[in-house]
Amino acid sequence: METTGTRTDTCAGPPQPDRRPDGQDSYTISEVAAFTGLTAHTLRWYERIGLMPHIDRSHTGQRRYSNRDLDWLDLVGKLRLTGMPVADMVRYAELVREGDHTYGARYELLEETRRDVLARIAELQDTLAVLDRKIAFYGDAGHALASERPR
Amino acid sequence: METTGTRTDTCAGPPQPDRRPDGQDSYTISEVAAFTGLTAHTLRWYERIGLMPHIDRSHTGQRRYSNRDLDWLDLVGKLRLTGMPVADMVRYAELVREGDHTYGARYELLEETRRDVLARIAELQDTLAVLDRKIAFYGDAGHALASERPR
DNA sequence: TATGACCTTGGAGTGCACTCCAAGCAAGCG
DNA sequence: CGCTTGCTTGGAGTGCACTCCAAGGTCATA
Repeated sequence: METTGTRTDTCAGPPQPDRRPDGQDSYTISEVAAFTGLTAHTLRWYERIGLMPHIDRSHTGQRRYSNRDLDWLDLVGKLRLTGMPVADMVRYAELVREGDHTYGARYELLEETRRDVLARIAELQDTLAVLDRKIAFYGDAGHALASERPR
Repeated sequence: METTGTRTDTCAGPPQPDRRPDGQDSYTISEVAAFTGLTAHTLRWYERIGLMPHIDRSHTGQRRYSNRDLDWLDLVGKLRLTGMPVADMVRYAELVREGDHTYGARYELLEETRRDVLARIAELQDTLAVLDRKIAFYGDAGHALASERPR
């Protein structure tokens, strides 16, 4: 239903070192779901919203994911847990699809994301400090005199 | 409209060192919104769902937040950006309201949260490594040979 | 005292990221 | 052949965390 688009080969950015299970380069949607922890629903949804490249199909129209698709999903998974909105990831995917002239924009986006991640790590370390202080209080002195806000 | 509930005094857990702006211990909802970055809508919503203690009211029924309420909101803010669901924070608030016999449960909850935070920091550092590799690629070699997945 | 900014309420609406559904096709097996 | 399992689609539904609205009361200031 869709002729396979332009295939700029070699693997994504830094050549992902770990090739996925078994030999072939062709996985069903449920295999991919098992590998990634996403549901098949979510994988199809990612495709609909433009977060995925055009996925190969079998002669009967079923999706056949490649190792490179899995690499992409790896990246998406990583970006997802930085809190990056799906819309931004779609934007990045679009830049990749648009070709080499978007290198600058992609670099920018990655740099910005990097800054976000650093900031989030700092926030979490801050929170960790607060938790540690609270936990220390509950551990000893707290039992006698600590009090919190509710009621 | 609400007689002020039991007031276990002294400040929350570890005595928060920084007293908030100006002298008094009484802030309007919009002042609190300004301090915390939350909207007044959100502050009222937090109250409705049981995430806040019973807030003092002026003689005409307007909310008057205390420094201790601000301390609580500080904690809530920190927990919020660990990704803790609001429902869990409500649970914690309930434990505090229920009194001293919930110390164990509170301690548990904080410990678990601490573990989550550590895990999330680790994930983010992992993601950071991926981003750094990708950025390095875009910085130099990438310009010639990198390729991603979409299309 | 009147104007405008601020506060109150219950309930409805929004945006995000899924998550599921119904109807239907295709492949493998006893 | 019939059955089960797995895949397909568009579209509708869900849960979370807000976010806003309408209608009305309050407060400071010119």
